[in-house]
Amino acid sequence: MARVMGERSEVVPLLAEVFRAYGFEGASLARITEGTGLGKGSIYNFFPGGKEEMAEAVLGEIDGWFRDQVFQPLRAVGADEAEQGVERMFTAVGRYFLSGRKVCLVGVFALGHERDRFAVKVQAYFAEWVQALAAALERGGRDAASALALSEDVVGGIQGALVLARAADEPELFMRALERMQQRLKETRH
Amino acid sequence: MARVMGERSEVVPLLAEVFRAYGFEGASLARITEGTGLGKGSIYNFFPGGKEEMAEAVLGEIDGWFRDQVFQPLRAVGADEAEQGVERMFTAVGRYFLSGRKVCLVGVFALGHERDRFAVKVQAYFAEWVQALAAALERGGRDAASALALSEDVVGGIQGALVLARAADEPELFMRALERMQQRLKETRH
DNA sequence: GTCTATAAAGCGATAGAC
DNA sequence: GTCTATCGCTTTATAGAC
Repeated sequence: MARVMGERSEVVPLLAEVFRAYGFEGASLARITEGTGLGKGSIYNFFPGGKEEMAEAVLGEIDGWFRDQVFQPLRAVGADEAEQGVERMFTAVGRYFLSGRKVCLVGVFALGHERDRFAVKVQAYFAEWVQALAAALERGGRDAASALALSEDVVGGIQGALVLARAADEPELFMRALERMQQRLKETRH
Repeated sequence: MARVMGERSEVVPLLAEVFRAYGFEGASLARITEGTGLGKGSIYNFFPGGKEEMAEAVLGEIDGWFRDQVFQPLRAVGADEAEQGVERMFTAVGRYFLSGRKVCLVGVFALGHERDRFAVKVQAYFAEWVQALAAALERGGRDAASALALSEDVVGGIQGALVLARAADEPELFMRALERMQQRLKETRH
């Protein structure tokens, strides 16, 4: 099973999948070594702080990806391109969650006992998402209050659709929900 | 710490809180004995099948409660009282989730590895909820397709709002989302 | 940087006294 | 029906060889 990862950063996405599949407490070191293909020794060489440091690294990478691909683009959008900026968010989100086949690790942590341990990162992720989307909606001509309300509906709707899609084992349910949310935003413009 | 529970049914709600707080894998027998006030021996006297049987019992009780308090009332509603039947659902749901301070155990299980183990019950819970609400919406004058779409939006919206409320540690976020969903149903009638 | 061996603690579950 | 004691296994984490 000898392997050479070279970079700690190469391990993080593999760790993410293990935490996503089993949660923090369910992600045993046996499952982690299986999912990463690395022995315990190698894992602890990269993450001396153990599972806690691994989860922090995973949350950090997720946050970084969303900041680059979703939050920043939403915030940077001009008044004339607000609409298409929001559309790009839906495209990126649909792709990220593999059209409903992949759940949101931050959402999983938010619901469970993990929330207390990783409170800062969990809270920041959703707060940033809601704020960035609200900013884009406001840029598109909505008043602050309804932009915030709509933004919470959409971010919450995405999380809930992931729950339903996974419960039903029917990923298409997620994509249909995404499309309805886009449609609803179009209908309620101005 | 001597106690007399008398009834197995008295233990189930206490077990529910432990599973809700820690998930299935996180709910260790130490936490279970602490949460129920019963020793391991007593617990295994009630649930010879161990944790799996405990979780089944909890899911069964949750399903029973929702069937009695939410699903059946929604399905039994007449054409003239469809609107107020849906309103009663929102009231019951707000009360059940303690205004956003309590998460949905079935939702937690749906997102995690628990989904595989309890697939039938998890799937049935959400499917029944969506169908019952869609039936009431249809009774209220909507066509089948839009009733189903709205129903998925609402049930998903409730689950997502629970995620966001817990992530932000702000239960009021959940109640505000509930009110907006009710408002939206009113606005889109006929 | 990788592995195996090992330690100490916690795990689910069982047995048996009361 | 309740408890304590205990079993065997898995857990996280460390030590040390290569």
